[in-house]
Amino acid sequence: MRPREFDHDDVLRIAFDQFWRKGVRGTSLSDIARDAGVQRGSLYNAFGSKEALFLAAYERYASEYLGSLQEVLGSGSLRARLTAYFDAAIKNFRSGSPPRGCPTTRGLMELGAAEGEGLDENARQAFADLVARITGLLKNALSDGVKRGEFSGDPAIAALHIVTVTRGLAVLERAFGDEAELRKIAKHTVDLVLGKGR
Amino acid sequence: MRPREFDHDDVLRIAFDQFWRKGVRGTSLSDIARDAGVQRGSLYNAFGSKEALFLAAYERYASEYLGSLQEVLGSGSLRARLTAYFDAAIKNFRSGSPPRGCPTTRGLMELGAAEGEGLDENARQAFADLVARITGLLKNALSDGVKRGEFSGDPAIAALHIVTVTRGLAVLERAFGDEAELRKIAKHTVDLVLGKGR
DNA sequence: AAAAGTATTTGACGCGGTGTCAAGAATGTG
DNA sequence: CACATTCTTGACACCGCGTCAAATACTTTT
Repeated sequence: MRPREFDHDDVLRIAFDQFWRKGVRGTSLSDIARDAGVQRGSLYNAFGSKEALFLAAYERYASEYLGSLQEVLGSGSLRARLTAYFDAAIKNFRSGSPPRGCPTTRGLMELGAAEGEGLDENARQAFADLVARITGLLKNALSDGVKRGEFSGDPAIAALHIVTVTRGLAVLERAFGDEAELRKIAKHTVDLVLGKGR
Repeated sequence: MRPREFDHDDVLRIAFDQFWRKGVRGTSLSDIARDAGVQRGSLYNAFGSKEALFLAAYERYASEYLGSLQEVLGSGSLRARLTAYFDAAIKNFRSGSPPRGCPTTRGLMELGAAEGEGLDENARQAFADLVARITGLLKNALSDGVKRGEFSGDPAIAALHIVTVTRGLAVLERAFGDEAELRKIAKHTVDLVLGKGR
């Protein structure tokens, strides 16, 4: 059989960068094809559809991002872990120029915009899955904190609260683009969760 | 001059409903024209562009929504106000069937997807403006709370925190669609802000 | 080594969405 | 009654998505 003339992973990286910068709907396969030096039809042949290509590219990103969060949430005092977590998240939102925002949050809010297929549902699950995994990591860190006496409270609801604030930060980033304010809110949240002043 | 054959406000309402349900990009002017019993060209004549139509429709929604929040945040104990605020927000996200999510949050995350014009910037400002006004209402309520001894802390940062959580709830709504969980997070946030347990 | 088989590439097509334009239609005004 | 003004209507160019058949390049079989 005829060999492929492009690298599968290169295309995924290039595609995700475009999706990240311009949104899924805002990115055309022509854009990706041009950037990757590939014919548009070849992308359909290799991936099947725009959504399938996005999903493959997103999975790549998700596992990488989750890995980096796992690292920062895995060692140090609870306060240090949570601070590093928010730092990593904000850094992620503010990466690129102009900043690209949070791919997961942006993807989630783009759902239901596509009315046709059930592909939407696959994407929703992929996004929800990453959010759930991040919540799990936070819960683990908080549970460790309970054991060490750094935190008293329900790790499950606290993790949910933190992940909610994180999504909110991703939204505020789009609205105001003020990184200092994002950090202020993040610090306040850590203080609140850890019970500063008690 | 020839009189217009449709009602300006009717079209705005119909258009916003579509934008809300399917997103700005996911809604075509043909859809709106069909629904409103108007020719597509007439919409361009009356509003100029899809973005301008959206902005006009959004302003309508924004002032209405802001008014309802102003009401619930204006009377009662601080706890009652914040609880009612979250109730109103969640009810808003979950309105329609299927639920349509938060228009502001969805709109914000759709930005930058349109790469062409500076219209994006107008929309961003409209969204950011509503978020800022809501933050102002929250700050007022919290300041009242300080006066009455119901709250001790910085109203500004607390308001920012609450508005961030609210945006986060809008995102989680898309991810999980679990209203009970949203309410749980909202209640936890109120408890945290008001210093339950202290 | 030649032929058959297989997967990829390429270019053309249909469909639908955006935005523009000129021509037609309906009113107010002199 | 004619005129100007505004709205409406339908046609057009352009672009994005997804599909298809034909051409191409490599592997396997004989």
